[in-house]
Amino acid sequence: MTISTKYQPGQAEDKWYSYWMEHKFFRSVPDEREPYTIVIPPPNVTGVLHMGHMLNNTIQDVLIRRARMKGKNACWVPGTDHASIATEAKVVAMLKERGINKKDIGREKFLEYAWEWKNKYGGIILEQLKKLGASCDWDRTRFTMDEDLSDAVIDTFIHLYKKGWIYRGVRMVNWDPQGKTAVSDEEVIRKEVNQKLYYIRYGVSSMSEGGSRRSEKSDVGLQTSDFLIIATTRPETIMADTAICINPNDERYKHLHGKKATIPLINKEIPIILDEYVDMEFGTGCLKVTPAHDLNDYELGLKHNLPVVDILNDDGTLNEKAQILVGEDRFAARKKIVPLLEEAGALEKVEDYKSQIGFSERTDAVIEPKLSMQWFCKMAEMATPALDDVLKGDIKLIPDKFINTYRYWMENVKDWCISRQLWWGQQIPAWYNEKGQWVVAKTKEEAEEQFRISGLEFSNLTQEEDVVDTWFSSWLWPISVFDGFKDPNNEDINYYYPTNDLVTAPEILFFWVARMIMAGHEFRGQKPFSNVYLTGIVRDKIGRKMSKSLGNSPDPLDLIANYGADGVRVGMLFSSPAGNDLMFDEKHCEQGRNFANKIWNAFRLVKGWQVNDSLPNTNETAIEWFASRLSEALAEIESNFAQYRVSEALISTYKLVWDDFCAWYLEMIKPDYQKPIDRETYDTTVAFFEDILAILHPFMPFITEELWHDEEIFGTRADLDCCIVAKMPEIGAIDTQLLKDIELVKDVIAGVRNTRQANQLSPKQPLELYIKANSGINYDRFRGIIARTANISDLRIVNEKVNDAASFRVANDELYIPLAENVDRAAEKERLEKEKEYLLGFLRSVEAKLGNERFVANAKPEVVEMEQKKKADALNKLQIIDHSLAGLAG
RNA sequence: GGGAGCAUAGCUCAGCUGGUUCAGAGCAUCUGCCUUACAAGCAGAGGGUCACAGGUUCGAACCCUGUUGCUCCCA
Repeated sequence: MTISTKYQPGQAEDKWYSYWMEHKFFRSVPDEREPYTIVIPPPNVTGVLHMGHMLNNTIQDVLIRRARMKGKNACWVPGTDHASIATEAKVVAMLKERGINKKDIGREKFLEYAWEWKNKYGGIILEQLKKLGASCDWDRTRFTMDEDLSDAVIDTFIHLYKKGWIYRGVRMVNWDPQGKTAVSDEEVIRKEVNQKLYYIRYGVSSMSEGGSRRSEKSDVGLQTSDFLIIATTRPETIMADTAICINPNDERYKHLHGKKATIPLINKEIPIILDEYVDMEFGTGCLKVTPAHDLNDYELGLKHNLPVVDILNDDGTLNEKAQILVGEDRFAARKKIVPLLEEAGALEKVEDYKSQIGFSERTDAVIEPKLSMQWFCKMAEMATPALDDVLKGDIKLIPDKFINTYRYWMENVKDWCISRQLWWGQQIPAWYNEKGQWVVAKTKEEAEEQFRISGLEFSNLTQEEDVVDTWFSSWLWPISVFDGFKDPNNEDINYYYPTNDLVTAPEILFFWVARMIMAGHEFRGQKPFSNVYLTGIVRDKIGRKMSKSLGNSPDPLDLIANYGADGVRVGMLFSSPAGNDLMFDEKHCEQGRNFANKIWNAFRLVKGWQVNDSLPNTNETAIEWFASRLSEALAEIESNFAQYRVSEALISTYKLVWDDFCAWYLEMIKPDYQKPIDRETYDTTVAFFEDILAILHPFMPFITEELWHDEEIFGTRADLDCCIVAKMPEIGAIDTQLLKDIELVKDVIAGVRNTRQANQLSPKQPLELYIKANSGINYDRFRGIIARTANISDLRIVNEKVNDAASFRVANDELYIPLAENVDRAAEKERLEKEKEYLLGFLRSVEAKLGNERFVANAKPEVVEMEQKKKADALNKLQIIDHSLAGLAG
C-alpha cells in the first residue's frame, strides 16, 4: 500500500469533526467525574471569524481537549451575544437597501426584521469555529437574547433596582441633530478638521460676595483694566457659559480669584472658579465652562455645582435661552456671532486651529454633546468583592501584570450607564404614565398594580423605549448559560459553576470580566471562574492591529484551507505568550503544516516495517532512553500548562516529537532497508507513537485522530476508542543518568559527523571509531546506537591515544577516527589550538573567581564546588589537548 | 496630563529563585546533501555592546535609579 509523502489535511478534518459530533464526544452532562468548564466569550452575532477569535478559541480548545483527556468532564459552552449596536446598524442598513426607514415601521416590525437577520446570519461564526476544530458542546449553544437569558436580564434589572443600585440620571450623550437621535461612542467617527480658535474678551467685576448685581459697573469702570480672554472654537455657545475656570496655580490670574466675569453680548455675570483641571498652557489659560454642551465642562459643572444652560434644540438650532440668534442653526449662529462680538469690542483675535471633531456615522452631521436622561447601575458595592477575589488570588489573572490595571479600575469604578437608545436588545422594564411618573416592573400588569398602590394615574402606561447595554446580558453569561437564574438550583449550575478558566482579551477586562465577577457574587454568591487567561492582540508583521478596515488580516478560513486546521492552530500558538501581542506571520502556519507533515512521515516509516518474531531486541537502550525522555517531556509540558504557558507546552511537545522521537529515536532503531524489525521494538515503538498522538492531540486534533485509527498499526478500534478521549499518558520513571549519557552520545555522533564534513567523507562510508574513555560512561551500552546513527563499522574502547587519526573530545573522553594518510594535520592542529585557546580563557575566568576571597566566602558552597569542578575539568581537557598537539608535532 | 508595560541574533520570542561551558530556540541566511519516512526533508555553519548611563553584589540579561525609544490603558 502506498500513501502520499505529503499529509492532506482536508478530508481528515471534515471526516473526524463529523465523527466526533455523531458520537457526541463534545457533549457533557453532569456525572461523578470532576468537571472542567469553560464558557466561550460569546462572539458578536454579526461577526465573522477573525484572527483574534482564532487565537482565543485555539487556546480554549487546547485547554478543553487536554482536560477531557485527563479524565475530567470537559464542558465548553458556546454561544453568541446580540451586539445591539452592531446588529441594529446592520439591520438598519439592510432595511435602507430595501427602501425602508426604521422609524416608519416601528419597534415591533423592526424586531421582526432583526430576528430574521439573526436567524439567517447569526450562526456563521459558530460554523467557522467548527472548521478550527473547536470541541464545544453545541447542544448547549446559547444566545444572549434567548428567552431565558433575556428573562434573566430583566429579572436582574428589577433585582438591582429594588436594591437601589439602578437609578435614572442625566448624562451627556452623542447627539446627532440631523437624525435627532443619540448615537453610541462606537458610531462617532473622529476626524481632524481645520477650525478657528476665537479669542473672546469677558469683562471682570470685583463684587464677589453678597449676591447684589450691579452689572452697569462692570460695563463701565472695569472694562479696560479688568478683563479676561478665553479661547474657544465654539463662540456660539458663550450664552450657555455658566462659569470661567482658571488654574489656581496660574500666577497670571491670581487677581481674578473670587471675582466674576461677564459674558459679552448678553451681559450675564458668571463666577470665576478655580480648578487644576485647566491646562495653563492651552489657549489663554482661561476656560469657558459650558456644562450643557461639553462633556468635560459638564463634569466640571457637577464638581462646582454650576447650573446647566442648554441653548440648543434637538435639531441643532438655538433656543430662547440663548437670548440672541434664537432659531439660527448652530453653524449659522457661529458665523453671525463673530461680527456681533467684533462690534462689541469683545473679539480679541482669531487663529487657525486643527482639532478632532466627531461626525455621525449615519448622517455625517457634527455630533453635538447633549444631556439626556439615562439609566445607571451603581458599581461601588459590587466592585468590592470583585476586587478582593483578584487581590486575594481566588481569581488568577494570567499574566498577573493585569492585576494593577484591574485594581486601579475597580478602585475608581464609575457607575455604569446601562441604557441604549436602540431597539435590538432587552427593553428596560420601566413604565411611565402620561405625567411621566414611572415604576419598574416586569409586566404592564405589575406596573399598573404598582401605580394603583401608589394612587397614581395609570390608564395609558408606556414602556421605556431604551434597551439595556449588551454587556448587561454578557455579565450574566457564566450563570445564565446554565439556567442559573431560571432555576437556581438545577443540576447543571450546581455541577459546572464556578467554571474553571476564562480565555479572553485584555481590552474587555473591565467591560466584561470584572462585571462577570461582580454578577457572580451578587447573583450566585460565588466567583464565576478561577483563572482568566488574557491573550494578546493579533497584529500583522509590522505591528498593526489586524482589522477589517486596514485589510491586513488574512481570512482564517483561507489559512485553514492552505495549511490545515492543525497547522494554523500550531502557527497561532507558536508565538503567543499570555498577554503579549502576537505578531502574526503566515510563516508560523507553514511551520505548523510542516510539523504535521513530519508526524505523517514518521508514521509512514513505522507503517512500512515488517516484523520478524524470531529476531532479538537489540534496541533496549534506545527504548529505555526514549521512555525516560517521554516522561521528562511530559513533566515539562505539565509544568508549562500549570502555568498557562501554552506556547511553551507546544514547543516542548514539538521538540519531543521532532527532535527526540523522529530525529533520534527512530534513527536509533530503524532497521536497514528492507530488513525486518524485532517484535518487541516494534510493539514498543507503536505504543510510543500512540502516546505521542495523545500528547499532540490537544494541539493538533485532526491528524492525531486520523493516525489513531490506522488499522495496520493499531488494529481495528472500537467506535468510541478515539484519540479525542484517549487517556493522556502519565509521567513514568525518569532515568536521569541515562538521559545525561545519551546527551554525551549525541555529542559523540555529532563529532563523527563533523569529522566527516571536515574531511569530505560521505555519510555512506563506514568509519572506525576509537574511544579513549576517561569519564565513567559505559560506551558498550551505546555501541549499537553510535554504530547505527554515525555509521561506524568498528567501535573500540582503547587506552592509548591513536595516531594518524582525526580526533575530537567529548567531556573528558578522547575520540579518534583513523584516517591513515588522509588526516589533514594542519587543520587538525588548528582546531586543537582553537579549542585550547578557548579553554585557557575559560580557565582564567574560573580561576579569577576562585581566587577572589569574597567569592569563596560569600557564594553558596555548591556554587563554589561547581567552579572547582569546572576548573578541574578544564585542566583535564587542556592536558588532553596538549597531548594531542604533541602527538601531531611528532 | 496620570498609570502600566516592553526593549535580548535580520524576524518572532524564551531565559522562571542573580551563579552550570549562559547569552538560547524557532524562523530567515549561508554551506553540503534528491542518504530508501519526510526537499514541507537531512547534516552543518555564521550571526549578540542583552536599548543607554550609573548603582547594589564576590557575581547582573536578571535587582535598584536615571535616560532614551516604543506600546497600551485612563483623561
